[in-house]
Amino acid sequence: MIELVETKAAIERGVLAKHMVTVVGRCSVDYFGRATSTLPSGKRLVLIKGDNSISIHQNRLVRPTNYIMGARISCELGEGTLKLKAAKTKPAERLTITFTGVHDLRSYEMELTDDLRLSGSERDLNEALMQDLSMIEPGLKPINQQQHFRKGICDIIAQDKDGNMVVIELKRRQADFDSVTQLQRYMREVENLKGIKARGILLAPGIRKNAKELLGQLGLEFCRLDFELTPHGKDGQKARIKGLERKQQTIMQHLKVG
Amino acid sequence: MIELVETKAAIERGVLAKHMVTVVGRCSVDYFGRATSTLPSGKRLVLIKGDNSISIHQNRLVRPTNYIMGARISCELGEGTLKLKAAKTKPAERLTITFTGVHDLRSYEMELTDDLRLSGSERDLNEALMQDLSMIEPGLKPINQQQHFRKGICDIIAQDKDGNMVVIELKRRQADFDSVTQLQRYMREVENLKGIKARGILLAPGIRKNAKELLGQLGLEFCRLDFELTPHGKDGQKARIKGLERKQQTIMQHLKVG
DNA sequence: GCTGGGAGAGGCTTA
DNA sequence: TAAGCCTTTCCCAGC
Repeated sequence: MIELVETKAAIERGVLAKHMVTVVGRCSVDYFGRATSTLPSGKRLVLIKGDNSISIHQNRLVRPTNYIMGARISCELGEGTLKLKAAKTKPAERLTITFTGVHDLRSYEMELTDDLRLSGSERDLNEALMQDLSMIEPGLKPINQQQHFRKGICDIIAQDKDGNMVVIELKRRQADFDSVTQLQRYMREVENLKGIKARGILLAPGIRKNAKELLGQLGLEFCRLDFELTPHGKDGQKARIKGLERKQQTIMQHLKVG
Repeated sequence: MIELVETKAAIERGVLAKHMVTVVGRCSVDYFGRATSTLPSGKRLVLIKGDNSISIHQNRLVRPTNYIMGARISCELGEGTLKLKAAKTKPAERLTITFTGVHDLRSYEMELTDDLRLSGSERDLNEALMQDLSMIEPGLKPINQQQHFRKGICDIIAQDKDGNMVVIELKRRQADFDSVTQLQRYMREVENLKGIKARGILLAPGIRKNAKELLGQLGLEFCRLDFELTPHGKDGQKARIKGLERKQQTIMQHLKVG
């Protein structure tokens, strides 16, 4: 057990130095802002970061039970309690953590830099696909990528061998209702813009049954994208398509990051 | 600095006991699963929880840079390194944290209970609304809520004073494209099911410009919802509707297309 | 620098 | 188990 007075001083020092501070103790939590929540007394880990973000973790799940960002942090001693307060405006938010006992407190000096994450995301897949759209369908030629429309951002626009406009929506995960309606929105935009009919292809590793039904009703097409993620390699290339079969629709994606 | 051998033992003990374990040290991270990502060496906090979830935190932002859930955890000593591995299937995911130095390690006994009380959720709003639908419009009577359709779950179905079916989609935050298309899907379901025309109302604190445009094109209505989040304990009520304002009174009955 | 728009992913709930 | 959907987000582009 650590004295609350001492805890207060340590938190203040840590916050000032932009350290990462961990406090483990018995506390209750009140949050008011975009939602309202009350957390009864319990033992939890409070994580204070160098950018003044605070998160309260219980002993399960990845996401914190409560959190706040970009707030002004202050400490306040009461009758056998220590209140850790964070408040911000726009939008107005208030987080109050009331400690009745602190089991442990640690302060770690740590860089504030944003960790560089080298990842294979939808963007990489998108780029890899743009290298050779003919893998989706022979004769398919790219026209534009990530074109901004008023009703969303379209992944890929292409033209098929017969000169038809083709709108392609790419999903890394199983496609759902939202994916289908997104594609439909882009299609409408393209059709209205150009005054012509367009084809729409949803490209994803899978699609939910009911979503597929909706897709069919809307006259859109689905193309299964069976890709494989591989560990990073060493040449400067980010993503490379190894192959795709129209029947089995298999794309092997190799991610290589320098 | 803590010896890696000692770290390994402590992590294994902590995981077994379902403690919350924190490890602060220099590490690199490789993740393979929903995406593929590599995090270069850096000082970070690794949080291991009693449900076997692992998250890696940098000194900024609430969200962890990497995480995994429901995985099998193991430790492995190498040449001057300690590898903390987590792997799971369905879907296949692998997370490997390679420590080259450990500054601190803590293990805290902590309950696994989940005790957050959140109020002001959409569910609360829904309940508050169902108490008196006439707030939306005089003479509106509830028929059903959370009705399951083939293409989604409809928040509220009601009947207006003229006997028209009214489909209501409720959002606790600014409505967007998805909100509009959701409402549209439910409308179609209702209309196909009953073979009649229905009205559709989107109920939200606000609506995005483009989403509103789409709403208008589809002949749907928007109703601004002004609500207040109430603190806990007050007669069990979690949300209170302050007011409802019809932005545009659009009666679409005469727009029926045969 | 702030703000609005859009897409994303964890986690809950019900069938 | 799967499907549907909600959310205290986060990024990015435009002002």
